[in-house]
Amino acid sequence: MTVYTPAETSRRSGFTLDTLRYYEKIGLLAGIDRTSAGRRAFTDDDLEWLGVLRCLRDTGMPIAQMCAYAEMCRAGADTETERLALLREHAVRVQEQMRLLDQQHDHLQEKIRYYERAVAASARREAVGGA
Amino acid sequence: MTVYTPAETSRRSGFTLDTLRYYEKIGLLAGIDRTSAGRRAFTDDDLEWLGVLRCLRDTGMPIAQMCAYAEMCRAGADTETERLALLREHAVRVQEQMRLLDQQHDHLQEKIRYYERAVAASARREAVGGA
DNA sequence: CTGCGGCCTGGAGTGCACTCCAGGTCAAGG
DNA sequence: CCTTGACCTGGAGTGCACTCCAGGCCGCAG
Repeated sequence: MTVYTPAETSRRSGFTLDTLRYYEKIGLLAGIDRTSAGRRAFTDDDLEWLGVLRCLRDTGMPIAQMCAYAEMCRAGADTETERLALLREHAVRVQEQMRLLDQQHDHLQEKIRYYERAVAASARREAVGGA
Repeated sequence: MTVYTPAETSRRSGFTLDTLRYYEKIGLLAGIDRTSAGRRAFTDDDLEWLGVLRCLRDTGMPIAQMCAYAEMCRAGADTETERLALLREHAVRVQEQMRLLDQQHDHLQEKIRYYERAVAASARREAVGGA
């Protein structure tokens, strides 16, 4: 039953405090407890959920879709099939993303090797012919 | 000396015509020829450069940095060392990006397996106990 | 000659995901 | 008692990368 301050939650989740507030406002983060002074008190469950949000966000899921997923989670166990479908579709997009990134990374490395050769060649010219 | 219409260039590069115009406006695309009627006439060299831009953009380089790179390319051969440095730094960021994506993709797959088990379990309950 | 489709320009508008701000509350330290 | 710092709220503002629009030009099919 540990609780975390907003600052600690920000540190642990990697979201800024402003982002946490924003996520709560749009319904990505529901039912966050308050202390008597009205401050947010995050639980381990909240932290875990933030981990899920981070995963989805880092893999490029749009906020609107994360909201849809969050709503399904709140709706109960009979949305599990739907949730599974959503995550599977997302996973496909992520794989496509990885493929593209890998491919373009190769292009980049090729370009880098080209410049390495070019720079080395001009250094040789400098050494032999003088500037 | 083949030339390409704007539409053909859009098709080949994967950038919309609007994006091509935008890139020219901000200096990412310089020295694009015009026909007598004032229309853009892209060359093979332009197409190749667009391939470079696509690589950089797909790997998440901000437009501002692409502009800096473009300017160096225009400035001549003595910026090659600088260009190499820029691309190397970018490649490091891309690798970090790939690592993170891979890791979060694993999390996602785990989540999917969790739901697969949950859905299968509830299907079994349905079959045995009735609805 | 007319209409149409593809293209032109400058500039305004859009969508996303935050990020910042003003004005205020509260608990603890000096 | 007073200040300080972390936090609160509602709402405005920001940055990025496009995307769209109005008004107009050109060359060709009908």
